[in-house]
Amino acid sequence: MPAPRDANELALRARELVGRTLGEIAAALGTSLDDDPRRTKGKQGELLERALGATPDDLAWSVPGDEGRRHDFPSLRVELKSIPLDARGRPKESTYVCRLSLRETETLVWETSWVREKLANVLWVAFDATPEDWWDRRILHAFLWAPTADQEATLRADFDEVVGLFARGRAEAVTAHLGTALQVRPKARDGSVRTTFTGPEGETLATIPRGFYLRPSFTATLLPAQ
Amino acid sequence: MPAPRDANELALRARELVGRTLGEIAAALGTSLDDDPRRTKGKQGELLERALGATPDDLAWSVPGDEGRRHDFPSLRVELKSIPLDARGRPKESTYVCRLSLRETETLVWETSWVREKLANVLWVAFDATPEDWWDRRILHAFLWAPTADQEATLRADFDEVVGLFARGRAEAVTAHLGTALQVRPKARDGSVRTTFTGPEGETLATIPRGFYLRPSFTATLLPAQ
DNA sequence: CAGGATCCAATTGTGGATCCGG
DNA sequence: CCGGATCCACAATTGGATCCTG
Repeated sequence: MPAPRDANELALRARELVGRTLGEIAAALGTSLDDDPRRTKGKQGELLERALGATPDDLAWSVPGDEGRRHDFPSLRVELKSIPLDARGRPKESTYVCRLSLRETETLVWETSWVREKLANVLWVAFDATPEDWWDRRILHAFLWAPTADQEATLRADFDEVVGLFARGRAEAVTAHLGTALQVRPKARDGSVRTTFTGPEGETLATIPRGFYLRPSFTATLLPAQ
Repeated sequence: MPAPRDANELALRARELVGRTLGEIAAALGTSLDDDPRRTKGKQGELLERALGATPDDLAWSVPGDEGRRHDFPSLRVELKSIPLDARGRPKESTYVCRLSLRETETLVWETSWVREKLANVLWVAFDATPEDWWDRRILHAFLWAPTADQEATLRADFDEVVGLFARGRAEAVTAHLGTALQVRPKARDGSVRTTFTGPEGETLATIPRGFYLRPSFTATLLPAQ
């Protein structure tokens, strides 16, 4: 599947997936996924990326020096996010945005942050996660989104609170309790991994790797009513 | 303790309780309560009624024909409600308002309903319910409240939804799930008690006795910020 | 490791049941 | 029974842990 040429073509292509199951979409691509739910974390999102012609991960992170900072649709600066819905049509899970990097100063300022850039234009593809088997899960919504002024103000306030704590060396005070829309959670294979960063006094500090996530209560407000 | 002469005197007297424990207030009245929390349901509220000179229940319900419809402070048309707060200062429990009577038509219309009259003027007395022992619980807030236009519109919408279901004979559809601020819950010693009322076709129907309650999320918005 | 996310034990919320005294 | 409410088992939420691939 070639990359879409513009946002209109992308949105059109995404809307064609609405009503289809992940099984049908996989079959059309001549592929499949593992049957065990615990072994398919992230696979459903990757399947949708392929179905829409997004840039594969391996191209992204193999470029040295940019920390893999690339959109799913680089020329459109659009990010693709899949979102599982429960029986009431509400998000079941938080949505991963990106890693919280503590090494580069520019990423700690909202205007130049990677999280702001990632959320500036998002193609949301929401599916019914009620069926146990991944191949029976059906796409319910697909739409482009850019934050309203109010939404961006909320995201920024959450971002600033977290970054402010790190800047003051209070990494241990940053928990997933913070943030009304955007929160920070651990992001690593297990709880023992550590990354280092430079503290306010120039000292080297270690903390567990973390990522930014959108709360389900926030993404719920983005979906079409009912 | 004589009844207060006007709302100012009542509010003044209530504010004097702020900072005192229920034990201190009981001692000043020369009384006490049982030590077992399960045997003091409602007793803390009754203690505050006595401390503020409210009309005792027994005067209220012994008057025939009015179903005990009387305020705690009849001449002021003010209701006293005590409200237990958790460690974060938020209400731990819903607040009982009054019984849902299905026998008299005028009580099924918001304007003439007893629930509206009860909530028209409320003296809220909030206490810290963190201590296990009732005598260590301290009064944190005491203030008079009348619903704003917005608040009354919300209460009325919740009321109308419930009453509408009863009017259409759908008593079984009325559960505590309904209502954003005002909800209906069972109100009887046990689940086997039944009351009767006349259905839309003139037939006699039986249902369990119920009462109106305010959700904690609503009463939380009435408290002083933080 | 970074990016695609979901899993799940523990906490929080709450709907229905219950307690006391007069 | 009624008005004063709280109890508590179970449902819903969620913060931290974890899974897979290149």
